[in-house]
Amino acid sequence: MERRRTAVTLEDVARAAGVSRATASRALLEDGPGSTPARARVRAVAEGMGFRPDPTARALAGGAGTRVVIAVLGESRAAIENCEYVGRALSAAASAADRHGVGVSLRWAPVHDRGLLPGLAAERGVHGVVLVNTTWPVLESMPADLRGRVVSIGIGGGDMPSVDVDSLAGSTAVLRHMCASGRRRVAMIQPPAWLPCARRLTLAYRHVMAGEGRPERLVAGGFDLDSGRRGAAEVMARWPDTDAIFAACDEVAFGAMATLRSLGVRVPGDVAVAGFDDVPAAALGPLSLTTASHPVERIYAAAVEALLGSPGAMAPRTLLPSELVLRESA
Amino acid sequence: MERRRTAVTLEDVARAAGVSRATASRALLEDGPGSTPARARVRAVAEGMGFRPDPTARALAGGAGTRVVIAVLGESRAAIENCEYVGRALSAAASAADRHGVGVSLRWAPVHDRGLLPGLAAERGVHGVVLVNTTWPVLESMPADLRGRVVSIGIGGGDMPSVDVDSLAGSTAVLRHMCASGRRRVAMIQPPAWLPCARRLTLAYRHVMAGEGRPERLVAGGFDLDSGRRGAAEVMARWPDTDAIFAACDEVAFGAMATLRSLGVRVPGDVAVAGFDDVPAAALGPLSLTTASHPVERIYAAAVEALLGSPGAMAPRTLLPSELVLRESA
DNA sequence: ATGAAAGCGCTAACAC
DNA sequence: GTGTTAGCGCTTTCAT
Repeated sequence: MERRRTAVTLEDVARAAGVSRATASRALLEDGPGSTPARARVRAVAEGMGFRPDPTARALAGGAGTRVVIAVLGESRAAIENCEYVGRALSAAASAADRHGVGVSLRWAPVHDRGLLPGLAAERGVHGVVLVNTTWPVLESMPADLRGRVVSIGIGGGDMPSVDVDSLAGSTAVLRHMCASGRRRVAMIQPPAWLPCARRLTLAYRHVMAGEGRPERLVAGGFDLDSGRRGAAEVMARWPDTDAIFAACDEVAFGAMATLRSLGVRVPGDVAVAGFDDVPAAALGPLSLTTASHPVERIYAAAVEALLGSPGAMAPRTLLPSELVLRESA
Repeated sequence: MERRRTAVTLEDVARAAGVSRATASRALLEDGPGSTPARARVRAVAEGMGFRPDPTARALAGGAGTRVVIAVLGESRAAIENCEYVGRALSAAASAADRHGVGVSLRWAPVHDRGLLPGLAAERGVHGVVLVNTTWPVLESMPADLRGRVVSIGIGGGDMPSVDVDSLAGSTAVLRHMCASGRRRVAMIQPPAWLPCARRLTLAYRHVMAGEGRPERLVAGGFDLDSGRRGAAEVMARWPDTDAIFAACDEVAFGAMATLRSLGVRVPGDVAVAGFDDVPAAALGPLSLTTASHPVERIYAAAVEALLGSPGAMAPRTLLPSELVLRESA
């Protein structure tokens, strides 16, 4: 392996500032109490020389690894393959990580896999982990030596920082819009039952329906096209006069629309359909999808920042907006 | 920073095999000539103990960094934001990299940016780079110390390994299908002119049209929705009797369909539309898109493997299939 | 072909 | 608070 072009090293900075490497290191890490003249000098010199700490060396010395793994829980590997949401999330995370000179890797884990976090903790090279679709059993299995190096997207709790969207508000807005536009018999294809942070969608549905004095029309679902197809079929079989369907994610909404079309039901004429997440495809097709939009870029940038940013800057919980996007389908 | 749970180290393997660390290292790297009994023993022991070399340490010692950066050339940052293709590519790369204990990061660079590769070479922590949408000027600016650590998706050449899809065959298949199904006045919205590997699509178009004895109807385009919208508008304005449009990528096809619809033109009744790439959305919407499908997962797995796999295993060029997928739009 | 030893660039005990 | 001294786990000269 060839030697690389040499860049500015901590040694250089230390020498130029007239201090030892250790002092320079501490100055840059903002370790210990206040700043002495020496530390200020170090920081100035580092800035001036364009010093960029080597993440590799830092990781080796610190024993914490360089990469951030995005661990997605799901019922099968399909959770990370061909999934639009994951693609967006990963692009955002990989962009944010690049600014820190760090890479991300992607891994699927079975729902409730209690071995996930302990395994990741034992793995060398892992700096931190972003947990997607977190469940309580997984959260509870967190080993002590991973503390402070995990952020959860969705539920959080204890000392586990989390970032999530205000899905209660988002789904409420979608449902209220449907009711406001004259829909009276609204059904919902629910998110997978194992996903705790998604339960808020069902809560929103129940709340809005109760407020309108309407009965509940709930069917089970997952996160894939097929549960949308089956869900819509079940809805129309059980309640043929349904005039709106709220799907817990866009992909499910697409599946539902496919079934409706094959049933000869017009969207949005006969039945309005809305999704949740606002994946790129929602805006694209010949019949664009009404949905709730989420700042996926901000979510994952925040998660990565929490892991890689200055230590201690990790907010316990970040809540981002979930906003209604009106398009053609509802 | 807390010390991590200790895993099997090279030291352990060496001791167990009764050799020095240096010998163990060489055995595992398949360094030097043939295998001696000692080396075979080392490999067996390593296997048995479940030894996984620490990428961080390896990188520090080798001076080559741990992460793989996926550099996407484009006219603006939009090239990596909200782009379905990039999302898929990144998921695939990040999955493949995870198997090597390595992370990937994502970066946009301006088209033809001659500073990209030299900059990446100087950056510590960069193990290798996957170049997406490569152009000749960028390829030519490759610094010597990056040799063997870059793989290009699309064009390659010289000693730069590349992986690409047989886009000539794929686009030819799409066009032949249109002709075979009775379309006679086929127009094409071209890929961006700056992207060399995409020129094959126009070549295919010219070739097929010439074979059919049909005139060319070419308009310029990019990779976004809007060039699809404008492209279709231009096509219908210049040649109102057009009965098919081939778009150089799915997103452009969606844009084209939007325009056609607003013009009161039926798809596929009046005008057939086909795309290229087969992004998730192509299968999703209420009017699914005929397109050419590409094994994005295999492409990026191959690229990452070329960078991270055993050295010397880097094939000069890997060509993967581009296959017609018949759906509703054409 | 093998072992001893010297780093890679940084952080973290430990004295001062 | 600062410098000194050890490493982190591996690769790589350099002798042998």
